[in-house]
Amino acid sequence: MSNNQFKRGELYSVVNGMATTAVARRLQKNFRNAGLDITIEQWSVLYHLWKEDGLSQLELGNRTFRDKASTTRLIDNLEKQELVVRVASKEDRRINLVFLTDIAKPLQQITYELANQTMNEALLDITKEEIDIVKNVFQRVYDNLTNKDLL
Amino acid sequence: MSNNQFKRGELYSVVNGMATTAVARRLQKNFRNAGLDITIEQWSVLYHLWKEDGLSQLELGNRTFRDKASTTRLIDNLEKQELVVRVASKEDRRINLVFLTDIAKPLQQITYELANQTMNEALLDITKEEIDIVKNVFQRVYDNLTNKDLL
DNA sequence: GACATATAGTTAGTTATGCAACTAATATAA
DNA sequence: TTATATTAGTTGCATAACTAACTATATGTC
Repeated sequence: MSNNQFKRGELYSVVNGMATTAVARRLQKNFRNAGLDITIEQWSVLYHLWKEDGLSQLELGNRTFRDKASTTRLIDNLEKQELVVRVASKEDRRINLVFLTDIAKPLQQITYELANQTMNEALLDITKEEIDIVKNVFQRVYDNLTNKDLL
Repeated sequence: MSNNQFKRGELYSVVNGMATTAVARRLQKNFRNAGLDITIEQWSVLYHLWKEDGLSQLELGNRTFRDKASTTRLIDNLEKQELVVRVASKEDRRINLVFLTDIAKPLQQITYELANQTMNEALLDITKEEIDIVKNVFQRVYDNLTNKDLL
């Protein structure tokens, strides 16, 4: 019985991640209130394209922690809303490169503001040190669970 | 610009909650590998019933951070698998009380073990102090976002 | 007692998730 | 160079999420 174990009664609150769920829900609500008709999942894809346009679907899936099937569907929906377009790569025709449209580009500014505002609400009384610890723990937990798959 | 703000480039990793997602996925995988045919969402409901059997759907929704529609469907599926039964309350016939069946009861032991094992994998190198901080931050973030709705 | 309001739960509609099986294109190996 | 394996993406299937509109029961007020 290692000393870094949760008491049973606390297991679920960790697995569920109620805090991150609450943040996501609040951000979604703030998008809606601002008249933005995109889901936070769609936003998570746009977010990475704003940083680097023209990523492949697979790369987008890696960066947003999704499998390729989920990524396909998400991009289907983004394409339906004309926020992105798929362009087959010239070098490797198996690969779809995903590009932002002119409709998507102006959304960056507004959504960043809403995201920052949401984070400020969420992190109202949380210190910089606490945030650093949480981020660090998240990363290590993620590594603990994903590196093992390579062994 | 408050000092407890994430840099833009880090926003998404927080909203996404990649660590908690990874834990959930690993736990789901461990259930499957053990031949258990339940989802972690279903388990989250069973988890609360094992602690206190015969809760109403609404109460189960509160404890698992779900709205009532999601709770309805989840219990539909649990009932389909004969893991729970709905019993109308005698005092108030609007209320469905949810009870574990004899099929669900023996699952408690196995799933708790798998959950503990999963948490041990996830928290391998995380100290008790770090865990306490994360839990505390989660709770405060949750409070920050939900208390406001009451104002 | 009758009418309005609140509450618990269900249903319809849309989006998203994951797994497994599939297609098409590319890379490797005999 | 042909056969085999790998890779990127899609599709089918099942579960789950949220919102909004709905039903049925209970409560509160006049």
